[in-house]
Amino acid sequence: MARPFRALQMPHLRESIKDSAWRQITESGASSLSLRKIAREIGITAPAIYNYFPDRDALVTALIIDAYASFGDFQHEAKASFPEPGQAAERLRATGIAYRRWAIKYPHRYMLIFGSPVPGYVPPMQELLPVMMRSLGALTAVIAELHIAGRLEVRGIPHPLIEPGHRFFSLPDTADPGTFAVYSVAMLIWSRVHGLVSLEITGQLPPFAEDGEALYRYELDAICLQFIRPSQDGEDVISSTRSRSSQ
Amino acid sequence: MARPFRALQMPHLRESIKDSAWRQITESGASSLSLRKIAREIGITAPAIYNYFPDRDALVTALIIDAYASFGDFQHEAKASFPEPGQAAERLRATGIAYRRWAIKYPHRYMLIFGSPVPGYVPPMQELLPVMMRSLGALTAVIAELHIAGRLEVRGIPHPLIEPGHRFFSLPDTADPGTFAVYSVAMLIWSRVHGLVSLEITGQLPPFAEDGEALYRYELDAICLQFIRPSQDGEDVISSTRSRSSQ
DNA sequence: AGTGTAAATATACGCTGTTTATTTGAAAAC
DNA sequence: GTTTTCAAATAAACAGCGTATATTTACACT
Repeated sequence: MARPFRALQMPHLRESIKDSAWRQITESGASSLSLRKIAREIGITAPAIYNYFPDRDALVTALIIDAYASFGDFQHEAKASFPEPGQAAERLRATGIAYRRWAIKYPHRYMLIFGSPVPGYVPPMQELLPVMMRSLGALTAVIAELHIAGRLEVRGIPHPLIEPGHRFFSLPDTADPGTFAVYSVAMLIWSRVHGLVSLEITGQLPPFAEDGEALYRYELDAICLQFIRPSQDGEDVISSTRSRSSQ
Repeated sequence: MARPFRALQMPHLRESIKDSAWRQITESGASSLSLRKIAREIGITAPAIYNYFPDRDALVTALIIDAYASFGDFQHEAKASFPEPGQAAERLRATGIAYRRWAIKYPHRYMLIFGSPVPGYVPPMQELLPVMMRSLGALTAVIAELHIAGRLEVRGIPHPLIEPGHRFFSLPDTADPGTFAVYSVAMLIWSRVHGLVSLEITGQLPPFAEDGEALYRYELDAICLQFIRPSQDGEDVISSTRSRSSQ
């Protein structure tokens, strides 16, 4: 037989392929992803996959895009959990907490996005930039809101090399040229949560530093203390479990 | 012919294998490392490699150990460049600068150590822990020296889950139980430099944040401001390009 | 000189991604 | 209601991979 009756075949074969790929990645990591194994699992032959993805890298890219969507939803939901204008600090913390929670919930998806666990795969940045920007846009938007409210500490922040018309992130419309510091702050915060989270979920934190949660909470506190100024209308920075020496 | 004359063969075949492996990794990344390609390059057959490494993972482990040695040397040299007891802050900065410099000089080695770019490879922690600890020991020792000098800001640092006899890092002998905060601070600082450096060398910093050097210098300054207290004998914290608001 | 061993080769197995040619169900056209 | 057309599947094959097995052979020791 060459082609089964359409009534008998799975109508959403493209989705089935991705589902099987995710199952493999969840079980044994992205490095062991195999087109033939996928085909075996869903009962087709390996070349049939090429009707839905031009090659293995295209499948991986599709998986990454889906993972970014899931991650981005998580981020934006966390941001939306504190919608009041005065709650920018809480929004920042919430997105930070959500960042680690998503990474721990889907460690392989996290590594698929932010690591490079697939053998010869090189991410097509042109294709991935939009979803990447949407995901990181939650964090950037929060920081931009802090900046607009005059609560972002921007002294000493290096200027990003960006021309005015060239904006990737979702950023409220302002003419303030100092706004570009927002990008740098976003990168700095992102690199900090990424550093701790990636070391934790890859098991690279030494045995005695098992309590990733405590380290992460401390790090979020430190980030807030570094970049958030107290609001001028009496609302204080969010409560912190530690204090800081005056410097 | 089955076995060439010893006079004709390369006497250091094990080293030749590793050299060829490094060449491949440097040229096309660790994911495309191939035993058969190595054998082809140095003019032997693929199974001959099994006389020197039980399998491909053992070769990768040997490469990682060598990379750790190079990285550790770099770290300890940077630390030794400010040998005076009062120069602990400079030592911290120097190790931080050296961290990024080594990573940029050998990006594939960095990813081989701190990423997971080889298909099915799972690092044998028991074997790698010593070299890993020696490398990170430079940073930890500097922080411990700061702590002993009373210049480490440890308020609010979460306690690591470690029993007293169980020490991995090279740490000066003190009975101070608060010393364990040193471990947490080391992990926090490590995760921050790792986060920024890994994003930079994998090209994941968005296009406008190309100036990784500026971001990194800012981050090092922030780290010093957060964890180093001014010395009590008049020596101030190292000069910084930015100031901080009182909080 | 003879023997044992270690290091290399030759061969083969099963796996991978991918390409080609071929078949065939289903829909469209007449 | 045929016939044509097309898309989706299969079958077969290729090159490359890590690795296991059996075999050859140069060297060292007795």
